[in-house]
Amino acid sequence: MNNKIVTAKDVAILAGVSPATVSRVINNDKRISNETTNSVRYAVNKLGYKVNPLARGLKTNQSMTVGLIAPELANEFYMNIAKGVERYLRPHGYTLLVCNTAEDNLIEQDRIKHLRERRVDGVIIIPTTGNGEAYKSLYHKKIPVVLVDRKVSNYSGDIVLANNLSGAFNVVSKLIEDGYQKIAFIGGNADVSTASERHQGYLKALKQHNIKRDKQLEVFGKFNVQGGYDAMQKIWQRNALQTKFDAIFIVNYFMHIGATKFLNTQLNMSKAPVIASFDDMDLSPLLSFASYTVAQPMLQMGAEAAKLLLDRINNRNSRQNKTVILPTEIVAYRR
Amino acid sequence: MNNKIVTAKDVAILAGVSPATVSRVINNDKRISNETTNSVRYAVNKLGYKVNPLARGLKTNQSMTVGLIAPELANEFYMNIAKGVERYLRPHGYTLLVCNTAEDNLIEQDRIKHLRERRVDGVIIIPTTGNGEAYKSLYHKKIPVVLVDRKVSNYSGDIVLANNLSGAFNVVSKLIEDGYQKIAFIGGNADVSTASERHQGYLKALKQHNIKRDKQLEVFGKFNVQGGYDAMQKIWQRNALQTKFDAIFIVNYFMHIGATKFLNTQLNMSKAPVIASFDDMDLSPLLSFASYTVAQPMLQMGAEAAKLLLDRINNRNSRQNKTVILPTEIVAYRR
DNA sequence: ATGAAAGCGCTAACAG
DNA sequence: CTGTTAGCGCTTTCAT
Repeated sequence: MNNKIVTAKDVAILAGVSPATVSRVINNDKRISNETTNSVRYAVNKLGYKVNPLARGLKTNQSMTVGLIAPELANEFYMNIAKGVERYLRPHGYTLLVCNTAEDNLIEQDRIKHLRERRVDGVIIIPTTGNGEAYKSLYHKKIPVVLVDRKVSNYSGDIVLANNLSGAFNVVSKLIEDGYQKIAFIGGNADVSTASERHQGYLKALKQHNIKRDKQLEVFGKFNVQGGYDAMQKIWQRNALQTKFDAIFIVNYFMHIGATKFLNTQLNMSKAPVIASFDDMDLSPLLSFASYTVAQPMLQMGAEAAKLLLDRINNRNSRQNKTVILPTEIVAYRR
Repeated sequence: MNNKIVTAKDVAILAGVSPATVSRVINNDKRISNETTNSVRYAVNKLGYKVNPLARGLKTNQSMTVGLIAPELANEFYMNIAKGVERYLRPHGYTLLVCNTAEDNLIEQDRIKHLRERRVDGVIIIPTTGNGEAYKSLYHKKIPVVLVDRKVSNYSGDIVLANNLSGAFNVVSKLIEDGYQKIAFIGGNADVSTASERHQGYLKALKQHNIKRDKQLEVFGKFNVQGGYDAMQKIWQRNALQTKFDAIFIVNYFMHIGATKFLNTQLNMSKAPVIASFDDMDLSPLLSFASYTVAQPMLQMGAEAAKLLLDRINNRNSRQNKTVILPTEIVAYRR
């Protein structure tokens, strides 16, 4: 078998046409006769010709790549979003470049720069922190951007979110309807939009059901496993013997895991509290005290973001910025 | 601010040199005078010039991209490997293109083709299934390949593995030393090298400790959560009242989860069995019956694969194929 | 409907 | 040490 790289020129020679015509056939130019189209197609197959995307990109100023910036690769939640992105992009011919920010602002900055220099056609960002300034360099280069999952300040472009407020409201309401009156709250940094919206949902549910807010029952921590562990411990110590609460709403999966880890260390629990949390993962049913979870449409969030991005890339949408808010769903676990 | 794309030519004009010299400075050509180097550097900064990787790639036949093919994006284990890959590659200037095969052979084939056409400089594959034939098209195009995690038949190139045999042997031995004599086994398809090696480790440990193998206690299922659930159920039914085993070794994390899910449905357990399994994840400590896990060095596996790949890309190593086998570690959980 | 020619931005001989 | 030239493989006017 021949190992040399086949170019449009080679195809042209075999088909007895010019390279320009080969290009036209490849790109489905309408005004090429059936006859030549066929002979070019034949030559393309015979030679196994593939367009060189670097040459094409150089000429057309399109790399047919899209960058995805995620706070963490080894994270089920983000990677489900990534999966949704990939699944939508692929059939459109785009390839995904993934970057890990390790939840670090500076690294996020660096990765944006990197993708810009790589000439990606667009970027999907799962923001690491709270400031949209960082994304302006992309706008400036006319590289479309879509955010997913979190809002950030100083950003007004396209964005895809889950309905955090109503998700939290609904699940806390469920707890209340089930008879729980003393519901603790484990939340995250208020700078993170998802954390603060879920907190608001919690408060709204209490209010609507005429339950007085008790700040002793609210703790805020880091958005990860350790944060959940620490927060749970804090509540536990504050409300000795856990007589002051009978249920807990936790703002995300990882904190839920951490909280469960802590509770598992308390062998002398008189009566175990019930837990509701955001995110419904494969493992949620194994979390000992889980009663309800709020399922976010992770794949759909990714796909929707990819769709908005391609619309921008192809100027297919209005100048107007779009915000897509996707509904959540409550999943019940028997206790 | 100027929005036009800055080229080497622009820099050359500002610095009063030729584009070739600009290129030389960018690429650290040794024989350029300090004087011109400085003025070029100055112009580069002033103009904010960045090399266009498409043009460079077209010229040099290097895209500075590496493809990663994984059976599943939303999978903690694979994504930890991916993270290791990314972490190693990035400082070397390479960008990672990720592809999801959805555990499907045909999709894997397609992705390989896609990456080949994208002119990636190399490919790291976490194999979906068992046949290395699929990777030969890459060899044929002189695109280096490194496998991670699993062996496949008909493949003899570079590969990075965990020591599955010794990991399984060690952890099963631990169980035996702890006094367990009737150890069940939940495994996977023997086509998958990791599954079969871990099975062998299990058998070897039994043998070494003079425990007779009982095939009634061995079940093989799919390598995922559902597979673990089904397998556990099957063992449970076969060995009614679970008098016939007091411990279980499970070949991976996901099956461990599934098995735990099943056991959680059995409220009438007289005495809970103890479980040891491969993979130590964030959630492992929450799996109710976990006693030991075998931790694989996931990040290191990824990094090592990336290293082998770059060595190949730069012809830095011998013609000889390399197999790297990384040790595992046993993690104990108190019951 | 098709070909000729130019050029995207870069690097690599080849000169000097 | 540096400039000139050519060309990577493709698309795209401009002709015809």
